[in-house]
Amino acid sequence: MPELPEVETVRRGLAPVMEGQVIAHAAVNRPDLRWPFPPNMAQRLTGQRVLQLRRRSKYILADLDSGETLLVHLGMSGRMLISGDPLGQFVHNHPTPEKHDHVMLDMENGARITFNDPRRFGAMDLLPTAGQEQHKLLAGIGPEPLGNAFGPEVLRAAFTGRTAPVKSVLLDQHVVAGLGNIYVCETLYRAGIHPARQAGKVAAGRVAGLVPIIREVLEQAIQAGGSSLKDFRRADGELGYFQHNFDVYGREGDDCRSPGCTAKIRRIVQSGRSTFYCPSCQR
DNA sequence: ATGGGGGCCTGCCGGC
DNA sequence: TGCCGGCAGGCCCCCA
Repeated sequence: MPELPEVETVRRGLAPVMEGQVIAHAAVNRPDLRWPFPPNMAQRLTGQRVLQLRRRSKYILADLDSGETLLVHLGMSGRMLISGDPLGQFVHNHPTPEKHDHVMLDMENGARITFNDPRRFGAMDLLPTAGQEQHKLLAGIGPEPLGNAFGPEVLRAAFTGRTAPVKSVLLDQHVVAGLGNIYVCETLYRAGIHPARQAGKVAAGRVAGLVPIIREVLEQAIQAGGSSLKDFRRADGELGYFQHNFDVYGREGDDCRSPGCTAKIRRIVQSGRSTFYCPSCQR
């Protein structure tokens, strides 16, 4: 589910009730998600102060004063919901544990953070804050698309000589961090690039042009609080609304929104995943 | 190295 | 109503 904008939306929602706060109690209701939890995870979380809540790619990272960092990935269906009323502004006051509530963090300020994930493609781990970039899941991830390390030369290098479809290369987290199925489709539509085109055959100017488009799509989606299809909720339980701004994703058979274009949006399957595009606007 | 496919899970929706 | 196939925002791992 969650791509960079959704994860960033969750992080922003959690930060006001988690940063600077002590985890008074952590409850872990099963031994694993996608992978086993680290040994004694509940004990290693309980009593720790959250110094900072960060995001790297699609991971949420909570630095603890124990010198460890809690890493959280939402997978396809993961949510982190706030309950309780620490700041006097949240609706969900009396939570009853629900199915698939796997981990709960009770903060000193009275907020409860519940990690719920029906499909359990999500993950949690604890890693040393120092040298965390060596962690298996973080090592080799490409630059943040909204950061200074990302630019035309990054894509140029990744695209050159590649016969894989441009869509696959943009989905590759080693190339650039945080893009998923939705935002790659939307990016390629705005760029006018056919998703099946071989990456190495995209003209240099169009490759460079992808950079500001990727940033624009992601920034607009963050501004909208992410996209809510089925599962995604912000940390306060509200829906994101960027799904109303999709040009192609999920719009198979609908009219292309480009002025003057009479084509219908198509869906194809690439590497087992749906791709939506306009056959007329994207070449 | 690179590209493609399988698999991990649950839930929902449409068709019969 | 119920069953079945297909589909879903991710990503590791294995194979050719």
